Amino acid sequence: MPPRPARKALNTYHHGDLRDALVQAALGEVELGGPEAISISALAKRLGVSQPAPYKHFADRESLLTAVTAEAFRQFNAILRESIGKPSRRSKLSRLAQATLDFGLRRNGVYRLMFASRIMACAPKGSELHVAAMETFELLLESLEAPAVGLLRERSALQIWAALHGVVMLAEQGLLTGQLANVSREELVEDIVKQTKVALAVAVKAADKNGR
Amino acid sequence: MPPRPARKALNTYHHGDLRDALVQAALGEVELGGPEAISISALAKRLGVSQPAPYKHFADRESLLTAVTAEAFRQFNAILRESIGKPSRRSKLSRLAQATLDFGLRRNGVYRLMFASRIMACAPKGSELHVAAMETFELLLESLEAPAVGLLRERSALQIWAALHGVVMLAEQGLLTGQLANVSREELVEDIVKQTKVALAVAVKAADKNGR
DNA sequence: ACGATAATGTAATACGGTATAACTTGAAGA
DNA sequence: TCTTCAAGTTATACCGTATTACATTATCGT
Repeated sequence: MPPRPARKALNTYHHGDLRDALVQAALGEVELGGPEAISISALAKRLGVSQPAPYKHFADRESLLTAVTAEAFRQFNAILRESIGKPSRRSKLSRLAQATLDFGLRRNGVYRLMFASRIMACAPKGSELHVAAMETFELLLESLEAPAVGLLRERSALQIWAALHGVVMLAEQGLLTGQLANVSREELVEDIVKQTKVALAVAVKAADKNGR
Repeated sequence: MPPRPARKALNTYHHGDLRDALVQAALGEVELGGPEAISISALAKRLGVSQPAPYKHFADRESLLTAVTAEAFRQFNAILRESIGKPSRRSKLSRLAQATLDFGLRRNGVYRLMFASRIMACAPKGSELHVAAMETFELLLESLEAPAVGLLRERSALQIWAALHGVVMLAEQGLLTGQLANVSREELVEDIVKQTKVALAVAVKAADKNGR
């Protein structure tokens, strides 16, 4: 295999850019089988390198998963940014919520890696991963076109965020049964959005009154 | 081949009751290290049996995890039942919500097994596991001391349920930063409960008007 | 009571994935 | 050029899963 042109950037020797190729390939695996599906040796075989080669770029499996998760967050952020960017008759918040639901169900393996594995819990505060995750929250705040500021705004964001995750998880696990099975997930999410907006408006009004 | 139905008397063969002992020991492991921490061979060693012994009771690791998850749901249900049973000045819903938060943070490994692994997604509808999980939802419905019935009731339950899960996940993953870090989790959960109650009351009123 | 039988456990082993050590290759710079 | 070091290779140790074949003991039919 002829060595590709070396880039000024790091890590472009024999394979070309094994590090990045590993992350991308791993994302593909996770998409299908969830976080457990990532296997160093399987990835190495798939990329045509020897089994220990990946260890030149990642200390261990955990380390690879962390990088993959960070990349997943960046992709997710791009999707969210686009969803709240394009003009629509719906509110930014509603679009972001629907995009999250869509991502959570369609790319559920990746979603689980991001929000339901212990990877995140281990990420130190300034890390690549933590930064990417915080940016997601920033996007949510941005989409909350509400008069509220500061803590009130953050609390509202948290609530809608939490509720969204919950719907994705419950839907994926088949716990939407009974009469709920007949309601579309989009509708459920729209409920959540509406409820959050109403509650926020009420809270803002109350805060205003108290404020003066 | 199929997991033996319980005998009349206590199972006291060679080990005593290896099947149950495995489930209990596994729960302990999960509590510390999450679902990934379960290792058949480690459990066997810990219980003083040979490594392949567990395979007499569970076809594979997956099968053990499923049984452990079901047991976790039963324990969780018992906790919830107690929390909404005991008299208190707080509402049943509020108590159930706080109990859920407490469980989710204190026994986070078990919590992740129950709500964030792919185990649940694989559980067929009539299975031991699915039944136990549905019972959890029933308890939630019961705690929703609201006038609503049918779909409206279920939708409200879903929303508070989802929001609760979300708070647990976000808290565990260190995403409660900024000003939110200064708000107690109990307070955040109380917000959610309040918001749900208000929204439900509004919806019921609207439904009543439309109904007549 | 007793022997058949199935449930339960053990020993031996194959297999696959993680990780490390020691060696090879080739690009870059003194 | 030749030294160096990042990146990749082969070989190997180790651990966990799972299966097969064999041993043991409780339970049940007669």
